[in-house]
Amino acid sequence: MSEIAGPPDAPRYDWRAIQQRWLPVWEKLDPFRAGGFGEGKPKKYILDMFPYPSGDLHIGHAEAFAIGDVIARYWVLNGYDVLHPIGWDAFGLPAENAAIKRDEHPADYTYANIETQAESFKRYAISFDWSRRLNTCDPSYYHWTQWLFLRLYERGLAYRKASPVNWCPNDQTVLANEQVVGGKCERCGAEITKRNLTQWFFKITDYADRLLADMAQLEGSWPERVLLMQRNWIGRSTGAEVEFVIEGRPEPVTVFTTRPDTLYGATFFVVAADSALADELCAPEQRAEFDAYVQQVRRMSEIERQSTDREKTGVFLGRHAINPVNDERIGVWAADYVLADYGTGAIMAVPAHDQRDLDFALKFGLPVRVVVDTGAQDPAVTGVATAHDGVLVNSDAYDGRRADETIADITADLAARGRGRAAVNYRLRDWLLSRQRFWGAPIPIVHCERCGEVAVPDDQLPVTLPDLRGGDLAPRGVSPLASATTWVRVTCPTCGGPASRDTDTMDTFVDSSWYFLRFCSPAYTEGPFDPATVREWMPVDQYVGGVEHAILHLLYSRFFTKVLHDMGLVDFNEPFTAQLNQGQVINRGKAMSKSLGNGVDLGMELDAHGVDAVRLTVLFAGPPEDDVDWADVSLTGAGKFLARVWRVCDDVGVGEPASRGAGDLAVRRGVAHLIDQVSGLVRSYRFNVAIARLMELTSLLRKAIDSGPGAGDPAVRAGAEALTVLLSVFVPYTAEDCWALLGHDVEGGDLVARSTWPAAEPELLIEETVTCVVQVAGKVRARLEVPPGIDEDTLRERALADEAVRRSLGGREVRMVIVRPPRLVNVVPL
RNA sequence: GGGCGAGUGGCGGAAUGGCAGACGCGCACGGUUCAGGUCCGUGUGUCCGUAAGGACGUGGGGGUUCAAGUCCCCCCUCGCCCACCA
Repeated sequence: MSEIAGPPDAPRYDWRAIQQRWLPVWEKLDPFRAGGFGEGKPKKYILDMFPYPSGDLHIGHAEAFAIGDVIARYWVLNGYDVLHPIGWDAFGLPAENAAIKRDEHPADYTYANIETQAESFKRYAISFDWSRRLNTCDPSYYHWTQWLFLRLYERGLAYRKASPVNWCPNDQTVLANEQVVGGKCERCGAEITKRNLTQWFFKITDYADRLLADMAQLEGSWPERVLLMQRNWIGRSTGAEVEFVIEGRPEPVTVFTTRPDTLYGATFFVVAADSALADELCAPEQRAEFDAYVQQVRRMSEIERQSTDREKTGVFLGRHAINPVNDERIGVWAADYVLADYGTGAIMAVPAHDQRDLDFALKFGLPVRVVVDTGAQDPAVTGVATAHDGVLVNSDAYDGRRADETIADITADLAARGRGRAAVNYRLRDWLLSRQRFWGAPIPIVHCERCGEVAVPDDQLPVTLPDLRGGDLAPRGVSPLASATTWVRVTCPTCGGPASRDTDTMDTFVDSSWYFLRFCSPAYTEGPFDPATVREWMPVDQYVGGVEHAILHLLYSRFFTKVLHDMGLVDFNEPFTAQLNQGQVINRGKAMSKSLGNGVDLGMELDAHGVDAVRLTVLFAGPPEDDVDWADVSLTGAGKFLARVWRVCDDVGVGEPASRGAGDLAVRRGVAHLIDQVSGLVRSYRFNVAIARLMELTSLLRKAIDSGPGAGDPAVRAGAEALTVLLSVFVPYTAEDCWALLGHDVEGGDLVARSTWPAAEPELLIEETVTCVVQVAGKVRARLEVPPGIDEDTLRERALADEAVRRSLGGREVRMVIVRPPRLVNVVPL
């Protein structure tokens, strides 16, 4: 006890010195090479979503990569051959915008940031295999992005079509549906408008069913909400396609409906105002009104268009359709509440049973006919459409039947008459992948006057970017590549005649849809990846990243994987076996942002508190999925704990290697229990609780040293060794230094990072006695120390004999006794 | 408007239906120290009580159960996702 304060020159925990000491040693020993540490080990592929190189790492990276690092290090210590790679998602708009501003090449900005981030990752002690770095903007990478594009093109999965697309007037580019958030550009926040342009698409809709069905194998290992978001995004609905004859048009027009049972209630017909069909169907006398309406719709931004409480607008087209079930003539209207790119762009309107149709009918004085009697009041009067189950009325032969039970029969009747069929529709649209931007992979297609679209032959890949910089890249409505005239002009690979390159580049989500495969063999030159290494490592065992990619990136990667599967290039059909979404790091309840001025600088935190304190803080703050509020955490608290651990190891110091089965029994038992718990907690990613247990282990050892068997006890040494290894997954610097304090030759290669995860001695996990709680009427009134194997009758007797229990019963008769040996007895009085 | 999830001390958070609040932060007190910090120790849900002890307690209300933070129903609040998808 007298040594607690220690002499004034006692060694102190100095994280700065520790970081300086071990970082170079790790760099030299390069301890995380996948495949580099013995043959025949089982394999694990742990992948963090790769970063975008804008500036240095921020505090969000600190949390995400700390989580991935714990998992990777855990498997290394458990004898696995672990692939834990790092690369950069290096194409994209910010680099291009920076290049315009600074009058330089986007590559300058990009590669400088990549180096900065790489250095930060090293300082942050992430256990990457540094030999596998890749950047999606390297020609050696986008060579194969282009190659994959061509394979999709060959299979008819990449195609060009004119369509109304999302246009960002600020970035002067088109965007995928997925990049439009609330009617605004996901990147710059500008309001999106629609433009009719010829664009490249991937036919992801061909895979809608499989993308949906294969989620069954992800159940339980992907976050439920991510699966749900994907399901909703794919948006499968079942119903029927119904053909409506339009007077004066030879071909009927097909509509999709989920409610064929309400066909008798269709009182008008609506086509999307901005569709070619509307233009075609418009009668001459309505032309002027229609054109004015379309103009008005086109001018509207997505924001206005999507506002929910907007009044319905539309225009009568002067034509009529024939309802196939009752040959009724119904008016054909154009309206913007019908979407051109969902279903067939045309609907049958059943105002009595669809709120949108009812709003429209009431606005334009169109008839409302109830065909499902739900007992509710007339929708035409209440203004509330009834869509619930009920009995059909006004429906000829179907009258009196429950509506939902007639769906199949009505569909079958239509099919028998060649007027319809059962059908499935998806909310999912094809993936618009072309961008009118410079800093991306050029689309490897040549446009020839004679031959049309011609794929660039494989042996001419990669199609590298021309050397444009600064002002060359300023947005002007067409791709900057178009201004590189000598680059654009080529000879046609097929006929040798004059041709021009496609000047669009690919969405950066194309780059990131296959990078996890490239990591298996990043230097491979015969294809995008070496199939043999992919067989070894893929699929990814644990993917870690932000929930902001729950739809886009994950859906696209799943799609690419399925296409590659169909091409016979991979033998699995889901790329990520398990997925973990870390929470955000926020400050004072809000996401960090420049405008709020609540940003926290990671570099400054690392300088002030050290790498380990930051890592420990983000991991201890709560469950990995939860947000961490920087205002609620204590970096000094983390630092104090690390110093405490370090002093324990310093006190134990160098000594004989701990031998199993020696030393103080109580310490051995306590250590064994905590090893056992921490192992389970780390495996189930409950890092905050695991760290809490390690704090208990540290206190246990502190007490053992100060007032127990002392620092020299073999059980205390074994405990300190175990503590160090367990902690090393969370705080690698401190653990490495503790390992050295305990006498390991770290410089000589005996790294804690490559030691062995401790095992709890099973015999020590069996308790001598356990505490049994005795309740009277559900309230705890006594505790008994009992043998763990105590039988029910003995336990009941002992409980009923207990003085406190009898006092609490106060002479009342016992109605029943619930006995759950060895932990609980509940005595229930009358 | 639809869907999903969450509400536990002053705070972050623990708790296979079986001792609510582990662990930490903060705070208070004591020791160490010239002092501050560090470090060591003790205490810390609320209320009543000097104490022993007792009562209450996981957003609100009901239910199932010997036993509910945990399961079921209703309500309130907050968060996230989608949003005219026929």
